Amino acid sequence: MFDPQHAFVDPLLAWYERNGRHDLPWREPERTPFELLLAEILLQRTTAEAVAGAYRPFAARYPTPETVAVATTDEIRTHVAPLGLVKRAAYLRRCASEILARHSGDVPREYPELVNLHGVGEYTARSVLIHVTGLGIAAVDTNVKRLLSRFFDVNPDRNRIAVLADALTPSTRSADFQHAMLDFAAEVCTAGSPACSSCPLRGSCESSEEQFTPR
DNA sequence: AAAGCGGGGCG
DNA sequence: CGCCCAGCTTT
Repeated sequence: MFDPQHAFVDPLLAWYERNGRHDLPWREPERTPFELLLAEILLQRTTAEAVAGAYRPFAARYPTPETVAVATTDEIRTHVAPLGLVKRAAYLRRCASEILARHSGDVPREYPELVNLHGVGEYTARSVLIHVTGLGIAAVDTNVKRLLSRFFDVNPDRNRIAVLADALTPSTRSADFQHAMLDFAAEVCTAGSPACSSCPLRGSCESSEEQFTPR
């Protein structure tokens, strides 16, 4: 009977402190909730590397809901186009308008109101809560789903993974833990050919072929 | 429940 | 060339 805290959470956080992507611009602590929400929408089905290259000018051009709402969709589209999923330009504009109309220009701090914003689904709403309010929950994206389903050898059912991820999350370090899962899955437990042979969680991973290797 | 969106990176 | 990426809206 193994302890997931000792086998997974602690070593993952240790890996993250040394190897995490601590330079991603939207992780800067002075980022506003709206700047964070912008990043989350740009990151949907888009590599962090790609967003990292476009984020600073984007956030500087659209620092508030007002600046997005008064911009034309075409102008926003020129910024989103290099990232793909260009419909997000319209999502962003409508989302900003909704924040102005419903929430006086402030990003809401409650899940039901967040998830009702255009372009904001369960993942994005949870991520905003984690970063803005420090709520001790997890947000399940493609990385978290892959990492947890492999390590714990469970069916990658979204709801199952969500329950597991929430249970694993350290209540006072949810943002660090979220970043740790994302970075680890993107750099070690990758989709195509994971680096199992050099994985620091190898010994406890239920998907590892070497877990029973003697000596 | 399934389709559609999308450019860019990588093997 | 095919697969994948901090998902979500629409049908």
